[in-house]
Amino acid sequence: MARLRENPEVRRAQIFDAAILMLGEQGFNGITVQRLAQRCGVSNAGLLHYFPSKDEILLGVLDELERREADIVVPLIAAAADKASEGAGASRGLVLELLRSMLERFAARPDLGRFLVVMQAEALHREHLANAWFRDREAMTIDLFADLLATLAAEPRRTARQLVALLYGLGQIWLRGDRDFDLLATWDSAVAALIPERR
Amino acid sequence: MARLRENPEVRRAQIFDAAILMLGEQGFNGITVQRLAQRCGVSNAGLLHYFPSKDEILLGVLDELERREADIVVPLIAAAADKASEGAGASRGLVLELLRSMLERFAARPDLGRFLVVMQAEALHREHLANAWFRDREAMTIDLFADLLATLAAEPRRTARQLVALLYGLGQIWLRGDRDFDLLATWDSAVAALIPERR
DNA sequence: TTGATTACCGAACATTTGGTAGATAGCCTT
DNA sequence: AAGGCTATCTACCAAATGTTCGGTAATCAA
Repeated sequence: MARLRENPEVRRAQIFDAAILMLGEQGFNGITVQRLAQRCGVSNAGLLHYFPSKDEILLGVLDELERREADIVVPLIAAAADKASEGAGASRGLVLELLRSMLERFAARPDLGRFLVVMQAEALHREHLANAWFRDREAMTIDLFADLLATLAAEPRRTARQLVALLYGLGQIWLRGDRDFDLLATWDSAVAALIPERR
Repeated sequence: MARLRENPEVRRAQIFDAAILMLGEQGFNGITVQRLAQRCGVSNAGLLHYFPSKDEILLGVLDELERREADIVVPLIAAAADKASEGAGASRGLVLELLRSMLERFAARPDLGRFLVVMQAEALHREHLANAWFRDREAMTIDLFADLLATLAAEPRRTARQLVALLYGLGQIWLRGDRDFDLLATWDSAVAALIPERR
């Protein structure tokens, strides 16, 4: 075989992308180390050079994802908090804006969204490899939303759960239906309905 | 091995139940014909006597599910339609009631709910065995909801999608979190917020 | 230039997988 | 009681799977 030696970081990123794509299409047990390797133009053993086992591929992807997400979401929230401190607490408009930007991130990367949707469902089982990861992630998201809604909703945790549920569900419907409706508009209108206007 | 000859319909039902349970836990590619057979107290070949292949197991389960669902949902809607005809069109209260009863069905069978959530996500890919089934089911659900909302919402299809999304998402969060919140109450409050009151 | 490091390969392995073939035994009809 | 039907078994198979091993060549530091 033609032996092409790639920059390790480039190859790692390539594997990361391919794994997200294929895992989103076929699920964890649906993919094969071999097929993933093929898509990366690398042999079976070549792939295992980067991740010691198939399990570690998934865990590695989640790990990397977490890192990248932190880099994006944290500043987003910080910016919102900044604006908020100008006024008094998080205003309704500000929260709506923040929520919208989260969905925009989803809409911008359908492959990533599909990966999350599929793996999240597969990881429902307590003994799934990634159960803890998605559990923690979900708990943090609900906590975050509840905090944002502290002064805006009578029952912040309940409303937070409703918003997260809507996020999951709309994303999935949007993906299944070939994105044949306006995701952002549907989201905005639901969010506006779920977060009562101050009066 | 002890050869226990079971009534075919009983065995079929047993396989159906076991398949729903295991598919919900481990996904389609996560289960094995052998393990499913074991749980049914039958040999590998014994199971294949009922379904000619692994694929047919899933398709058979979906088929059976559809049949049972029709037997439940259709009368439910018919009853609502009956009540509606007494007044003028579907009233808001009636629709809320109908939606609630759908979620009650979900809550009553967590194993079935998990099966649907997991398979639905795995079937997102166009080439998945069950893609068409879930596509059709989703389209029908959205159509049904939109019809119910025809006179209640300014944009019935949009609101319908929001409700379906909420149904998916809340179900999943509820299952992942060990059902540690009041699903029905959370659903009711969201539905009430999403379907505007007539004025 | 040299030597060490490491990205990557081919081949092999044990195990698991979905599926088949033929035998056998429990049930129903007659 | 006899005979057919079929639910179920044991045994088997070819293919696929995750992982390991020893090697090879590209890159980099000295």
